[in-house]
Amino acid sequence: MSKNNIILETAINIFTVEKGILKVLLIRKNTEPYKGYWSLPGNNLRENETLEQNVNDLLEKMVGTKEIYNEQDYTFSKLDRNPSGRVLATSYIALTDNNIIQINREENQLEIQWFDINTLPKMAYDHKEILEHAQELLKTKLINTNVLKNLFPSDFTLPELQNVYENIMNIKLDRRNFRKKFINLGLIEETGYNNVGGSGRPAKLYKFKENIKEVNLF
Amino acid sequence: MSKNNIILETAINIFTVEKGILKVLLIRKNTEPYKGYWSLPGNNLRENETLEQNVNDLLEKMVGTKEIYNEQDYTFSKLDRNPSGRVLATSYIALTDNNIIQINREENQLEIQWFDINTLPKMAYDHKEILEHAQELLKTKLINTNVLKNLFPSDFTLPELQNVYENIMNIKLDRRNFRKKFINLGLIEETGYNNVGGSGRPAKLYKFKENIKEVNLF
DNA sequence: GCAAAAGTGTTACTAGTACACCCATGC
DNA sequence: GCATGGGTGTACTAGTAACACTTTTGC
Repeated sequence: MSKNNIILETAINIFTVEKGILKVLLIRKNTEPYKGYWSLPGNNLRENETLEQNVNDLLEKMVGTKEIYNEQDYTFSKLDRNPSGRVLATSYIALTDNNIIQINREENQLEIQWFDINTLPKMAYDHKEILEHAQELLKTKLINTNVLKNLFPSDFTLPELQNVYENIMNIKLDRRNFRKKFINLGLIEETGYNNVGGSGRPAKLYKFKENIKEVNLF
Repeated sequence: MSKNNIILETAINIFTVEKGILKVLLIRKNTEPYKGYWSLPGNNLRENETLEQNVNDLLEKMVGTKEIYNEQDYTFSKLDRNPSGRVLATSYIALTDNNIIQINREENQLEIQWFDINTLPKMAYDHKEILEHAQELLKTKLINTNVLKNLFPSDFTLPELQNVYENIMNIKLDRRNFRKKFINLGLIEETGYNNVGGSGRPAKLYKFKENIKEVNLF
């Protein structure tokens, strides 16, 4: 089995929701190529690790825990996707409740930031394409399963939930029907508290029930 | 960028339907390791080709045309999946109407065969795992889209269609409801001919309509 | 004429959609 | 007291599920 010059790297799309806005975690590159551009977290695959290990280690380094829902998305192999050589990237999506993660900025000495997916900065390599692919997967997951719980903190309002849904799906939903459907699914429960701040009537706060498992909604 | 010993290969799950039975195309290995075992078609990725090119070229070599619906499934990276070294495999599913493909046995000088997915032979490497993963993807695709048309010849019966559905989904459906649903979807039309052979009343033959595009059913 | 498999219609139920008014808060 | 956004119920529609008998062919 001959040596070759093909490198494989990972690229993780870490998503969270903050105040009903879907966000993704990006790192600013401080070396060429694409110096100053923003990139998805990732690492070259080493010979003695699996993709899953690579991703879990990286997630731990980035956000302090391996306990993050993640899933493989796609392997990108365009010849010119990396000007430094032949590098393939296997992308993952990771979903996290923003409240529990602590971005380890000190150790990493990197500029790391959550971006609203509707206002993305200049992105390095083909990372915009990778991110768009990831959003499509997220859409599919949202339609078919209850992965949503991984994205939400323990206090959220139904309008926030609906807002995320509408954003990701790019559709407009009726408030009453959305409530009815979601509450009937039995995945969430009231915390007993209300939202504070903002104008208008305060919304009830909800949380996902404990121990609900990943299921197909259809 | 340093050299490394990681090899990437493809593994294609080519599916078809014959008389209402879902089948997969396998090749018997005539070299060690796993000599005599059956494997999924695949090739090492070369430095100057993309995964898509690799897969399309292989499909052309195997079945004489690149015009086959295919889609990437998953990249497998277990450390010991190949005893010859560190080899990752990116798997694809390909769906084909059995009637139009001509397995190029002469040129390939290989033992190639369609297997009913319910009666698989001993499989090399982790190819059984890869195939099972592919079947899951196929299931999802079948629920959500009309990819089914790529699997079916231009003459099939509704009971055959239902049979494939039931097999892949592992469920039992009511004949009348299945007919109603499928005919109402407007994807298929009668050819005007009847099935021949077999006992009992002959079934009407159907074909998928021309120019129906890949859509989400839900 | 009988065994085998295909074709057909109606009713009940369930899920989804459409839609308008009242309520709690901040200023 | 008014602007803002949140909460609620009902009627209609469409899709799904349950269910049994008749038809066409081969032997």
